[in-house]
Amino acid sequence: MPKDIYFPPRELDVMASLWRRQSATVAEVREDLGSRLAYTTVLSVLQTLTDKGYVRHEAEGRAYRYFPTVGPERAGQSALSRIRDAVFQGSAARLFASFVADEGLSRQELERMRRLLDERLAAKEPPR
Amino acid sequence: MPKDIYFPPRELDVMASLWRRQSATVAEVREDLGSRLAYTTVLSVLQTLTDKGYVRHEAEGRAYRYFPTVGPERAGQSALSRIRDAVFQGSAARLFASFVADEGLSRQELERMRRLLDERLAAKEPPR
DNA sequence: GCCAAGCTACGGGAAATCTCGTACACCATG
DNA sequence: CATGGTGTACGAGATTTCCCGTAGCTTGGC
Repeated sequence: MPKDIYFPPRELDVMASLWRRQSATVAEVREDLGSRLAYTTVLSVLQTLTDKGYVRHEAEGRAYRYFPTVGPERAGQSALSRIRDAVFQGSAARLFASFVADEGLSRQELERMRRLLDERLAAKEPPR
Repeated sequence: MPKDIYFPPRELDVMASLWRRQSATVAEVREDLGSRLAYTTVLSVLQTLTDKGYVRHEAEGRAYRYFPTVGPERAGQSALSRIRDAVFQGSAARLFASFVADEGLSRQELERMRRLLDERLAAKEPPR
Protein backbone atom coordinates (compact mmCIF):
# COMPACT_ATOMS: atom_id res chain seq x y z
CA MET A 1 0.00 0.00 0.00
CA PRO A 2 2.14 2.82 -1.35
CA LYS A 3 0.37 5.43 0.70
CA ASP A 4 -1.34 8.23 -1.08
CA ILE A 5 0.66 11.21 -2.20
CA TYR A 6 -0.64 14.72 -2.16
CA PHE A 7 1.09 18.04 -2.56
CA PRO A 8 -0.44 21.38 -1.64
CA PRO A 9 0.07 24.03 -4.31
CA ARG A 10 3.29 25.56 -3.13
CA GLU A 11 4.91 22.28 -2.31
CA LEU A 12 3.97 21.06 -5.74
CA ASP A 13 5.76 24.02 -7.27
CA VAL A 14 8.90 23.09 -5.41
CA MET A 15 8.62 19.43 -6.33
CA ALA A 16 8.20 20.47 -9.94
CA SER A 17 11.50 22.26 -9.82
CA LEU A 18 13.21 19.27 -8.24
CA TRP A 19 11.76 16.89 -10.81
CA ARG A 20 12.79 19.11 -13.65
CA ARG A 21 16.35 19.47 -12.47
CA GLN A 22 16.69 16.04 -10.86
CA SER A 23 18.13 17.88 -7.89
CA ALA A 24 18.58 21.48 -6.87
CA THR A 25 19.81 23.90 -4.26
CA VAL A 26 17.54 26.31 -2.45
CA ALA A 27 18.72 29.13 -4.70
CA GLU A 28 17.95 27.12 -7.83
CA VAL A 29 14.45 26.27 -6.70
CA ARG A 30 13.86 29.86 -5.78
CA GLU A 31 15.02 30.90 -9.21
CA ASP A 32 12.58 28.48 -10.82
CA LEU A 33 9.73 29.91 -8.81
CA GLY A 34 10.49 33.36 -10.14
CA SER A 35 12.64 34.69 -7.29
CA ARG A 36 9.62 36.36 -5.79
CA LEU A 37 9.68 34.44 -2.55
CA ALA A 38 12.20 35.00 0.19
CA TYR A 39 15.09 32.59 0.31
CA THR A 40 13.97 31.32 3.69
CA THR A 41 10.48 30.71 2.41
CA VAL A 42 11.74 28.28 -0.17
CA LEU A 43 13.98 26.72 2.44
CA SER A 44 10.98 26.20 4.69
CA VAL A 45 9.02 24.43 2.03
CA LEU A 46 11.97 22.18 1.36
CA GLN A 47 12.20 21.40 5.05
CA THR A 48 8.52 20.59 5.21
CA LEU A 49 8.91 18.26 2.27
CA THR A 50 11.88 16.67 3.97
CA ASP A 51 9.82 16.09 7.10
CA LYS A 52 7.19 14.42 5.02
CA GLY A 53 9.80 12.22 3.43
CA TYR A 54 9.38 13.43 -0.12
CA VAL A 55 12.77 15.08 -0.25
CA ARG A 56 16.24 14.40 1.09
CA HIS A 57 19.41 16.47 0.99
CA GLU A 58 23.15 16.02 0.77
CA ALA A 59 25.87 18.47 1.65
CA GLU A 60 27.39 20.15 -1.35
CA GLY A 61 30.03 22.73 -0.72
CA ARG A 62 28.68 24.88 2.03
CA ALA A 63 25.12 24.38 0.88
CA TYR A 64 22.75 21.46 0.58
CA ARG A 65 21.57 19.81 -2.57
CA TYR A 66 18.01 18.56 -2.45
CA PHE A 67 16.72 15.43 -4.13
CA PRO A 68 13.18 14.23 -4.59
CA THR A 69 12.59 10.80 -3.09
CA VAL A 70 9.42 10.21 -5.06
CA GLY A 71 9.37 10.36 -8.82
CA PRO A 72 6.93 12.31 -10.93
CA GLU A 73 5.45 9.06 -12.22
CA ARG A 74 4.23 8.05 -8.81
CA ALA A 75 3.01 11.52 -7.94
CA GLY A 76 1.31 11.73 -11.32
CA GLN A 77 -0.43 8.40 -10.95
CA SER A 78 -1.67 9.42 -7.57
CA ALA A 79 -2.97 12.78 -8.74
CA LEU A 80 -4.57 11.34 -11.84
CA SER A 81 -6.43 8.64 -10.04
CA ARG A 82 -7.64 11.19 -7.56
CA ILE A 83 -9.00 13.32 -10.36
CA ARG A 84 -10.45 10.34 -12.13
CA ASP A 85 -12.37 9.29 -9.05
CA ALA A 86 -13.46 12.67 -7.77
CA VAL A 87 -14.06 14.63 -10.93
CA PHE A 88 -14.88 11.98 -13.48
CA GLN A 89 -16.60 9.50 -11.22
CA GLY A 90 -13.99 6.85 -11.70
CA SER A 91 -14.23 6.85 -15.47
CA ALA A 92 -10.85 6.86 -17.16
CA ALA A 93 -12.58 7.37 -20.47
CA ARG A 94 -14.30 10.50 -19.26
CA LEU A 95 -11.05 11.84 -17.91
CA PHE A 96 -9.44 11.12 -21.20
CA ALA A 97 -12.22 12.82 -23.11
CA SER A 98 -11.71 15.97 -21.12
CA PHE A 99 -8.00 15.70 -21.57
CA VAL A 100 -8.29 15.33 -25.30
CA ALA A 101 -10.79 18.14 -25.60
CA ASP A 102 -7.97 20.54 -24.86
CA GLU A 103 -7.48 22.63 -27.95
CA GLY A 104 -3.80 23.15 -27.31
CA LEU A 105 -2.77 19.68 -28.36
CA SER A 106 -0.51 19.51 -31.37
CA ARG A 107 -0.87 16.99 -34.11
CA GLN A 108 2.44 15.50 -33.12
CA GLU A 109 1.33 15.00 -29.56
CA LEU A 110 -1.89 13.41 -30.69
CA GLU A 111 -0.01 11.00 -32.87
CA ARG A 112 2.36 10.06 -30.12
CA MET A 113 -0.58 9.32 -27.93
CA ARG A 114 -2.16 7.17 -30.57
CA ARG A 115 0.99 5.17 -30.92
CA LEU A 116 1.14 4.66 -27.18
CA LEU A 117 -2.46 3.61 -27.10
CA ASP A 118 -1.95 1.09 -29.88
CA GLU A 119 0.97 -0.44 -28.07
CA ARG A 120 -1.07 -0.65 -24.95
CA LEU A 121 -3.93 -2.31 -26.76
CA ALA A 122 -1.64 -4.82 -28.39
CA ALA A 123 -0.14 -5.70 -25.03
CA LYS A 124 -3.54 -5.98 -23.45
CA GLU A 125 -4.88 -8.75 -25.62
CA PRO A 126 -2.12 -11.12 -26.55
CA PRO A 127 -3.38 -13.86 -28.90
CA ARG A 128 -4.13 -16.62 -26.49
CA MET B 1 -9.70 34.49 -18.00
CA PRO B 2 -11.74 31.90 -16.10
CA LYS B 3 -9.63 32.08 -12.97
CA ASP B 4 -7.90 29.00 -11.76
CA ILE B 5 -9.82 26.44 -9.79
CA TYR B 6 -8.37 24.44 -6.96
CA PHE B 7 -9.97 22.26 -4.35
CA PRO B 8 -8.26 21.08 -1.18
CA PRO B 9 -8.79 17.38 -0.51
CA ARG B 10 -11.87 17.49 1.63
CA GLU B 11 -13.59 20.09 -0.47
CA LEU B 12 -12.91 17.97 -3.49
CA ASP B 13 -14.63 15.03 -1.82
CA VAL B 14 -17.70 17.15 -1.31
CA MET B 15 -17.65 18.50 -4.84
CA ALA B 16 -17.37 14.94 -6.10
CA SER B 17 -20.57 14.07 -4.32
CA LEU B 18 -22.33 17.11 -5.75
CA TRP B 19 -21.14 16.37 -9.25
CA ARG B 20 -22.25 12.80 -9.03
CA ARG B 21 -25.73 13.58 -7.80
CA GLN B 22 -26.15 16.87 -9.63
CA SER B 23 -27.32 18.29 -6.33
CA ALA B 24 -27.51 17.05 -2.77
CA THR B 25 -28.48 17.78 0.80
CA VAL B 26 -26.01 17.82 3.65
CA ALA B 27 -27.16 14.39 4.71
CA GLU B 28 -26.65 12.98 1.23
CA VAL B 29 -23.15 14.35 0.94
CA ARG B 30 -22.33 13.01 4.35
CA GLU B 31 -23.64 9.63 3.31
CA ASP B 32 -21.41 9.67 0.24
CA LEU B 33 -18.38 10.44 2.38
CA GLY B 34 -19.03 7.37 4.45
CA SER B 35 -20.96 8.95 7.34
CA ARG B 36 -17.77 9.17 9.35
CA LEU B 37 -17.75 12.93 9.63
CA ALA B 38 -20.08 14.89 11.85
CA TYR B 39 -23.07 16.43 10.16
CA THR B 40 -21.83 19.91 10.99
CA THR B 41 -18.46 19.15 9.50
CA VAL B 42 -19.98 18.47 6.14
CA LEU B 43 -22.16 21.52 6.51
CA SER B 44 -19.08 23.64 7.16
CA VAL B 45 -17.34 22.44 4.05
CA LEU B 46 -20.45 23.22 2.04
CA GLN B 47 -20.53 26.69 3.54
CA THR B 48 -16.89 27.25 2.71
CA LEU B 49 -17.52 26.19 -0.86
CA THR B 50 -20.48 28.53 -0.97
CA ASP B 51 -18.29 31.40 0.21
CA LYS B 52 -15.84 30.60 -2.54
CA GLY B 53 -18.64 30.62 -5.06
CA TYR B 54 -18.36 27.01 -6.13
CA VAL B 55 -21.67 26.02 -4.62
CA ARG B 56 -25.08 27.57 -4.16
CA HIS B 57 -28.17 26.34 -2.31
CA GLU B 58 -31.92 26.49 -2.54
CA ALA B 59 -34.48 25.86 0.15
CA GLU B 60 -36.11 22.46 -0.08
CA GLY B 61 -38.62 21.60 2.59
CA ARG B 62 -37.01 22.61 5.81
CA ALA B 63 -33.54 21.84 4.51
CA TYR B 64 -31.28 23.19 1.79
CA ARG B 65 -30.35 21.56 -1.44
CA TYR B 66 -26.85 22.32 -2.65
CA PHE B 67 -25.81 22.72 -6.26
CA PRO B 68 -22.34 22.97 -7.77
CA THR B 69 -21.83 26.16 -9.76
CA VAL B 70 -18.79 24.84 -11.59
CA GLY B 71 -18.92 21.69 -13.65
CA PRO B 72 -16.51 18.80 -13.41
CA GLU B 73 -15.23 19.57 -16.90
CA ARG B 74 -13.84 22.89 -15.87
CA ALA B 75 -12.44 21.60 -12.62
CA GLY B 76 -10.94 18.67 -14.49
CA GLN B 77 -9.29 20.82 -17.10
CA SER B 78 -7.81 22.98 -14.42
CA ALA B 79 -6.48 20.09 -12.42
CA LEU B 80 -5.12 18.30 -15.45
CA SER B 81 -3.21 21.27 -16.75
CA ARG B 82 -1.79 21.80 -13.32
CA ILE B 83 -0.53 18.24 -13.24
CA ARG B 84 0.72 18.45 -16.78
CA ASP B 85 2.81 21.50 -16.02
CA ALA B 86 4.08 20.58 -12.57
CA VAL B 87 4.55 16.86 -12.79
CA PHE B 88 5.11 16.25 -16.47
CA GLN B 89 6.90 19.46 -17.34
CA GLY B 90 4.18 20.65 -19.62
CA SER B 91 4.17 17.55 -21.77
CA ALA B 92 0.70 16.29 -22.54
CA ALA B 93 2.22 13.20 -24.09
CA ARG B 94 4.12 12.36 -20.92
CA LEU B 95 1.01 12.83 -18.87
CA PHE B 96 -0.84 10.59 -21.21
CA ALA B 97 1.88 7.96 -21.05
CA SER B 98 1.59 7.83 -17.30
CA PHE B 99 -2.15 7.73 -17.55
CA VAL B 100 -2.11 4.86 -19.96
CA ALA B 101 0.48 2.94 -17.98
CA ASP B 102 -2.19 2.31 -15.39
CA GLU B 103 -2.81 -1.42 -15.32
CA GLY B 104 -6.41 -1.04 -14.34
CA LEU B 105 -7.61 0.08 -17.74
CA SER B 106 -10.03 -2.26 -19.43
CA ARG B 107 -9.88 -3.14 -23.06
CA GLN B 108 -13.17 -1.41 -23.58
CA GLU B 109 -11.89 1.78 -22.07
CA LEU B 110 -8.79 1.67 -24.19
CA GLU B 111 -10.86 1.25 -27.30
CA ARG B 112 -13.12 4.10 -26.41
CA MET B 113 -10.10 6.26 -25.97
CA ARG B 114 -8.70 5.28 -29.30
CA ARG B 115 -11.94 6.14 -30.98
CA LEU B 116 -11.91 9.53 -29.34
CA LEU B 117 -8.35 10.07 -30.35
CA ASP B 118 -9.08 9.14 -33.94
CA GLU B 119 -11.94 11.59 -34.07
CA ARG B 120 -9.74 14.23 -32.64
CA LEU B 121 -7.02 13.53 -35.19
CA ALA B 122 -9.48 13.62 -38.02
CA ALA B 123 -10.78 16.96 -36.88
CA LYS B 124 -7.28 18.27 -36.55
CA GLU B 125 -6.19 17.45 -40.07
CA PRO B 126 -9.18 17.22 -42.33
CA PRO B 127 -8.39 15.11 -45.46
CA ARG B 128 -7.15 17.67 -47.91
C1' DG C 1 43.12 36.22 12.01
C1' DC C 2 39.17 38.87 10.37
C1' DC C 3 35.23 39.95 7.66
C1' DA C 4 31.63 39.89 4.38
C1' DA C 5 28.74 36.62 1.83
C1' DG C 6 26.11 32.83 1.62
C1' DC C 7 23.54 29.14 4.04
C1' DT C 8 20.80 26.88 7.46
C1' DA C 9 18.15 26.51 11.81
C1' DC C 10 14.66 28.26 14.42
C1' DG C 11 10.70 30.53 15.59
C1' DG C 12 6.60 32.76 14.62
C1' DG C 13 2.51 35.15 12.66
C1' DA C 14 -1.35 35.10 9.43
C1' DA C 15 -4.47 32.53 6.91
C1' DA C 16 -6.62 28.30 5.30
C1' DT C 17 -8.26 23.79 6.32
C1' DC C 18 -10.54 20.39 8.97
C1' DT C 19 -13.28 19.09 12.48
C1' DC C 20 -16.80 19.44 15.78
C1' DG C 21 -20.02 21.19 19.82
C1' DT C 22 -23.62 24.11 21.15
C1' DA C 23 -27.41 27.01 20.42
C1' DC C 24 -31.36 27.76 18.17
C1' DA C 25 -35.34 27.40 14.66
C1' DC C 26 -38.94 24.70 12.65
C1' DC C 27 -42.36 21.29 12.52
C1' DA C 28 -44.98 17.05 13.26
C1' DT C 29 -47.10 14.37 16.75
C1' DG C 30 -49.08 13.11 21.04
C1' DC D 1 -48.57 22.97 24.28
C1' DA D 2 -44.66 20.08 25.24
C1' DT D 3 -41.34 17.13 23.00
C1' DG D 4 -38.34 15.08 19.93
C1' DG D 5 -36.38 15.05 15.32
C1' DT D 6 -34.15 17.40 11.68
C1' DG D 7 -31.72 21.42 10.07
C1' DT D 8 -28.85 25.55 10.07
C1' DA D 9 -25.91 29.29 12.19
C1' DC D 10 -22.12 30.30 14.84
C1' DG D 11 -17.96 29.85 17.09
C1' DA D 12 -13.93 27.77 18.02
C1' DG D 13 -9.79 24.53 18.63
C1' DA D 14 -6.19 21.83 16.22
C1' DT D 15 -3.41 21.39 12.36
C1' DT D 16 -1.39 22.65 8.06
C1' DT D 17 0.13 25.87 4.83
C1' DC D 18 2.53 29.94 3.56
C1' DC D 19 5.67 33.39 4.27
C1' DC D 20 9.38 35.65 6.39
C1' DG D 21 12.95 37.74 9.99
C1' DT D 22 16.72 36.95 12.85
C1' DA D 23 20.50 34.51 14.74
C1' DG D 24 24.31 31.86 14.01
C1' DC D 25 27.61 28.90 11.30
C1' DT D 26 31.03 28.32 7.64
C1' DT D 27 34.15 29.70 4.13
C1' DG D 28 36.82 32.33 0.67
C1' DG D 29 39.53 36.37 0.33
C1' DC D 30 42.37 39.72 2.29
